[in-house]
Amino acid sequence: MESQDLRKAGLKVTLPRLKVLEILESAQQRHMSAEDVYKALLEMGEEIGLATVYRVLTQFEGAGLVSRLSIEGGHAVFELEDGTHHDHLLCVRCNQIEEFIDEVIEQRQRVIAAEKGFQMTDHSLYIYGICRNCQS
Amino acid sequence: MESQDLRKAGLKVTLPRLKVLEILESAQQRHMSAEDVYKALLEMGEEIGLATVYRVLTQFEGAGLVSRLSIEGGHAVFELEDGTHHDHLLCVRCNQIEEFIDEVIEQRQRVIAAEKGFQMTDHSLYIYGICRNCQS
DNA sequence: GTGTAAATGAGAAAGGTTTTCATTTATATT
DNA sequence: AATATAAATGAAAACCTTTCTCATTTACAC
Ligand SMILES: [Mn+2]
Ligand SMILES: [Mn+2]
Ligand SMILES: [Zn+2]
Ligand SMILES: [Zn+2]
Repeated sequence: MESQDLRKAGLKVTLPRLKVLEILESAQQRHMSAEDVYKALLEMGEEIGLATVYRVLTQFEGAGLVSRLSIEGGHAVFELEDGTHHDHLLCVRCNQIEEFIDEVIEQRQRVIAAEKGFQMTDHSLYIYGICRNCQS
Repeated sequence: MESQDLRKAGLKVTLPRLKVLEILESAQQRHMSAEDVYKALLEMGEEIGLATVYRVLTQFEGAGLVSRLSIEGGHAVFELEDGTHHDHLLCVRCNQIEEFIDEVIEQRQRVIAAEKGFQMTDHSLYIYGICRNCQS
């Protein structure tokens, strides 16, 4: 029951919030922009404002329900938070996104932050390239 | 002689271009936004349009004279290109930027891209944190 | 010096995201 | 079940960084 997820996050259970959650859970693509979510809802026949989609996604991010990717140049992309940190590979041709986890890199980042006297709060790593499909 | 740098890059030697180069070379902060450069020029008494600053920085990037950082949420930041690739640590309190090079991370990225069948074109890595000065 | 293509500045436009504000809705209280 | 109230919503305007347009100026080859 998704309503519980919302209540647990301290958010009122409203139709727009349930619908956005539903889209994120059922969409074929795991990584979606606000516009993607908005269009998916319209196609579903839902009446919702784009501003509400942005608001809800931002609230979900604050509540730890989704995480936001800040991709170079483009718009933000959101994905359901699954508790496991991972980084991303992005195809510059077809915009497909793949995920990866690399403990060696994670560890090196901690070491570097420590060496520089930084208390690390976050990091972002994107590898850009041409995916297998898009290589001529 | 900076004029040579411009000619070598196939760019006409114009006053705005020389001035932007001058700012980048003499500024106390190595990493500057277009707005930073623009304000520095105004304070210097130079007449220049913000659009020109953006244009010139983008041309410099194309010519390999500067590189552009795409920082989360904010504006782009530029720095003089020195030929050596490096990544960045950013203080979320004072916005100070530090640089680092880590061959282990570079190598792991290549391996990951290869494993996923990606022909890597670029990557961006930012470590966010609180710098030594900003830790209470 | 002249001619010509390129560069510039001002302001408009773009594009993604946030804000405003009047209206609607969820939830706690009768 | 009806009511009260604070929160959420939608539409449109505003925002903010960056790019574009176009008339004017400039650099550079001749
Ligand atoms: Mn992901
Ligand atoms: Mn740097
Ligand atoms: Zn692709
Ligand atoms: Zn700091």
